[in-house]
Amino acid sequence: MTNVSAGTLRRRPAQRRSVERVERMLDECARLLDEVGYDGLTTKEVARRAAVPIGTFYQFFPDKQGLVRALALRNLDAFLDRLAVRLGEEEISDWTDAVDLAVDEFVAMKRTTPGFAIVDFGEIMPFPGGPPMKGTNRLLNAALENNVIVADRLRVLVIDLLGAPRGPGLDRALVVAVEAADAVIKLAFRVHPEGDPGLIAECRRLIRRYLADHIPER
Amino acid sequence: MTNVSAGTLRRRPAQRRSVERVERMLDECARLLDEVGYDGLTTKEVARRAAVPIGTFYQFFPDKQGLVRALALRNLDAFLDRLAVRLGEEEISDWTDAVDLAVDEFVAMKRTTPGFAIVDFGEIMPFPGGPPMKGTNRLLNAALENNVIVADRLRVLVIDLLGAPRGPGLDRALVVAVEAADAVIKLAFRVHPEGDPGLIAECRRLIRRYLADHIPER
DNA sequence: CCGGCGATATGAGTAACGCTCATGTTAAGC
DNA sequence: GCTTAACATGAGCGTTACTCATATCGCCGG
Repeated sequence: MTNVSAGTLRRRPAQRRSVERVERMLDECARLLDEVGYDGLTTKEVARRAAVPIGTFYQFFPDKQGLVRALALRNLDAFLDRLAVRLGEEEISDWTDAVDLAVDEFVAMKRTTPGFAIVDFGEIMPFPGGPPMKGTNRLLNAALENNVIVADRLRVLVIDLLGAPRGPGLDRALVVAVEAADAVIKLAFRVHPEGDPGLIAECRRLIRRYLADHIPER
Repeated sequence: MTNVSAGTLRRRPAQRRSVERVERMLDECARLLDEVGYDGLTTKEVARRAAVPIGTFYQFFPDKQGLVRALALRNLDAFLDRLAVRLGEEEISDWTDAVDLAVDEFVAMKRTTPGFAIVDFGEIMPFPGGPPMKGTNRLLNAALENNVIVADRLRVLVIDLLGAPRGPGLDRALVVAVEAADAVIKLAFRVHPEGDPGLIAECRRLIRRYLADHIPER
């Protein structure tokens, strides 16, 4: 699907060794993020842990932001893939079940996937060619594109699956819901290392109440 | 009220000139943030624009994060003060009016106050002595403390004012509401430089629907 | 098997950053 | 006027993100 190299890599690795190296660098980036955070992460240390010279690092990644952005994209793909699988597996009788499932999977990945707690889609970085950012912080400019992608695929996965009526109103509502849910889950993980259960429950309620206006009863 | 120097300054300026200098540095920090964002901001440039030698900068601010944190605190105080004034001035018949007023004032400050679009309370920085941050990004650790402060004062300003029943459930709901509203308003400003009106309206609805569960009808 | 060309490899080097520190100057209290 | 603490200053240090000149590798047509 959406590949890591979609706009985030300087050069797409073609040969076998370089593909493995790029993958290793992303893995080490994720682990290092969990240890030291974004500010503490250095490209040199990522390269060192991945056993790749710094020059090679910059052959493929444009800069430090690009590295983290690529990781965020990989995490996004992983989340959506796993969500699609679970939506297919489990019995979904109502759209509220789908909301709960999405929140649950998101929380599960925050707990288990390295780096996901730091760079879920896309707290951290903007995509190149994004909206004009005259006078805005690059750090804050990220979530839009990623969350639109999430909302878009969520619409396909959840709403279309359940036969809800579409329309621009619903599209916008989904973007808002993703944005708000993302923020509250982040809060839950700041309060408690495993995610405060009360806040996670509150997140589900927030989203259900809000979306109830946009999705008719069945 | 809560002063800028509450934990963010290395030394509180006592004499007149140093007080002015600290204020000037915060002003220039805000303007520079609007121009180049957090990553692009350098302590040297802030000092240069404020006509303060770099050594003096570090007499008062512990580091770059501390500078931005101090600005965020100043912005927080400004917001709450202005909100308190408006709550006293205008006719409030319902708690939903208070929610609308808070959102409106927040948006207004994002439009007019330098730096507020970048560091409203407290997207950017954690406070010292915050929660343990083993393995979490410092950049993401911020909102908690600030939003708790906001929720706390909002409770005093809005809820107590209207005689709503208190309790831990309501307290938590307010924190969640502030967190979610913050995220959606940020989204509105990423989409549109003046804040997308549709998304701002959607933010009001999100908060009202959610809080309706926690605040009884009158 | 070879010749050649693009893809990949490499790490010393550069500019710029955050921040310190030793030393000098000013204001306040007695 | 003396003492003490607050304030002022900018050269310099360690570290970072990132570049670039040069060397090597892998692949494919002939």
